[in-house]
Amino acid sequence: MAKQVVSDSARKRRRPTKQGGVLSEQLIMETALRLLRHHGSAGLSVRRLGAALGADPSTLYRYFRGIDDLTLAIADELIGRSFRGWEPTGDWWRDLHSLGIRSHAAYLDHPQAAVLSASRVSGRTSEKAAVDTILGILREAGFPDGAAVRLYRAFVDQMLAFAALDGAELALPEDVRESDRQLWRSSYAQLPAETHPHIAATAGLLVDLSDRSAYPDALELLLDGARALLHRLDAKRGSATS
Amino acid sequence: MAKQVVSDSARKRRRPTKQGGVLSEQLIMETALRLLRHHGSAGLSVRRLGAALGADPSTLYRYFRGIDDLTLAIADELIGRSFRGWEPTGDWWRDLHSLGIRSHAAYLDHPQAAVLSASRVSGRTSEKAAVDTILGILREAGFPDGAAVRLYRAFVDQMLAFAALDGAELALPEDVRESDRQLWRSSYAQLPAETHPHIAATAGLLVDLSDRSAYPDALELLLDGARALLHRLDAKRGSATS
DNA sequence: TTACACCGTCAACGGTGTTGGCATAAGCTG
DNA sequence: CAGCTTATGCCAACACCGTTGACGGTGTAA
Repeated sequence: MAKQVVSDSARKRRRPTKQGGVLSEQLIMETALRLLRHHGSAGLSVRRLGAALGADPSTLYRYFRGIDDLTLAIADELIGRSFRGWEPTGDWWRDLHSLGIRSHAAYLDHPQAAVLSASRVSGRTSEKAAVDTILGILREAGFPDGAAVRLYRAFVDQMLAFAALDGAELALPEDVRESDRQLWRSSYAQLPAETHPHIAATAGLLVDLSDRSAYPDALELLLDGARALLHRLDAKRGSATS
Repeated sequence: MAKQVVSDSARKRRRPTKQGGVLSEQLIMETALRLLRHHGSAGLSVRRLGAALGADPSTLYRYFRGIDDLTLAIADELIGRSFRGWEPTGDWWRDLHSLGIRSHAAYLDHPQAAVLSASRVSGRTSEKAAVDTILGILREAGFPDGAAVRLYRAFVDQMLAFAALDGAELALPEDVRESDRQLWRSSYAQLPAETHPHIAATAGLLVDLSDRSAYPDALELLLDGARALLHRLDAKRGSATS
């Protein structure tokens, strides 16, 4: 079997597959993303991936230590894509806001991949770069290191968490999503005011909101909370030095 | 096979299992929860659950339509537990904070169930009660209906999203979690300051934080952001009436 | 006591990730 | 161009997984 995984750059002898294709880390990942998009998150398996590549499933173990390793590679690829072409403005609130929206969107571009990989630490290059960028924005905004680190975690994990949540919903079969929506309408939009006064009072608003992701709202609230914290810290610092 | 699932109350003829036990919806769920907690992470499977009950795996299909149905039932139980014994204080910030922490903890008590059910709308009674309670807290705090509804969604989805994210991490096999932790230490704690200055400057803090969930921080930031919004609304209302 | 249908059991199907052994061709060496 | 090494693709197999269909014993009702 695959005694050890060889890094892609160190790979010299590229032997074509029985069906003629030549494998590479890149090709495998792209095929995996295609499979995820087309077949759903349950549709990615070593065997199916092998079939899509025209290669024996076990061959993939020459490139990835296991399916786990593959999902990490996918996650890193998604992180990299979300940072590609992004330019900082110098305004920490706006920069973090746009980064959050972009990353969330990049993950949701492949909802199933988001579900699989959101909770993993890849430790690969794109992830490291992203961590450093976000930490830098916070520290240069004036947050002390302790606060910056905790804010970084809250910011990133919130983005990942919403990506996984929204991704899971997007990944559901269309008929299930439709029936869920219908359930929401029938079950919540007509509750009597006696038992559920607040739902009854806001039923229309609730239904209007039920399609969109709550991430933009949650992101802005979190950043506003961070701004309030920054003001508190500034005030304390000001009174201490005066 | 199980042509149809019979509801537990309608079940009359209880036949003991080959090993002597008598099954019930309740017993199955409790055993499943025990499996999830004790044998821990990836330890819930139909076969293992059957073995733990001293029954043939296929027997479970007389009680649940599938493993999906079982986990949804577990999730419903969890929602109920998280609200049991909770008492409002009248302080909206503290009430939402404690509700968030409690719900998050209740979900994480059984990570796999959290992962599988967080993105689903159950539409059952305890869920409806929760929605009404939270909406009520926000409206009575002084948020106008439009803001209250959006805040409700941001609050609930944030809790669910983090429950799913943290649950996914907890549900990982122990060796994978350990290797992720090790990855943080080896890969992040010793990056050179030239390429990753901000990571290098905060390496110690980052490592310290890598175990804990970021949810408490994210929750407080979100609630602080909501408070800032409330102040803005109050100021506007004050200037309008004066 | 008889009849019925509930429900536990057995066996099997098709799927999954993963591994060890093997053969062959790619590319280095001369 | 010839020969050697070994990287790498392929095959077969293992141990799981969720799920289903057929069967038959047994508790309950009539």
